[in-house]
Amino acid sequence: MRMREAARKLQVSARMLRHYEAAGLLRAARLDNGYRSLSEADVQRAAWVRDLIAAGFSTREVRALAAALDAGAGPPICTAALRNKLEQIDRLVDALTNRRRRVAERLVRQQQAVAASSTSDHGKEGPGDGNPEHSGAPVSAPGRPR
DNA sequence: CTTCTCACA
DNA sequence: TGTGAGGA
Repeated sequence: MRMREAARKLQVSARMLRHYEAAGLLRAARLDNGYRSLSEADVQRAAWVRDLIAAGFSTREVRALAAALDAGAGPPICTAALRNKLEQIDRLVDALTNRRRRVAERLVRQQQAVAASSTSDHGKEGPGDGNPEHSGAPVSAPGRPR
């Protein structure tokens, strides 16, 4: 099959399949006209790649894992890689949790400082303030430049 | 329809 | 990591 059908089967853009191949994660035969021809095995391989990347593996990691697998390594290699990634994610979650806590603490102190200055002689509290305190509320970041 | 490259978020 | 433009 050609790119369009394979992409449809995989629920991925044909663009991504070319991307994967350019990254050395996939290998597809070519027709006489230069078009790619993907076998069912190619599609399954692509699905495997897609899932690993969705799970947070980098192209390097997938490439290395695929190479090891092609070199005759068994499923234990995949198991080890998965366990490894799991621990990596755990460490990441830890780091982010710490970040979140630090930001939350900073916010509390800042608001305490604001409250203290407003109760002293400078009572210039403009109408435009309003500072609702949410502890665990997800705070969006609207300040992205365009 | 497919291919590729360049640029960008 | 993933996409859009633009040309062949």
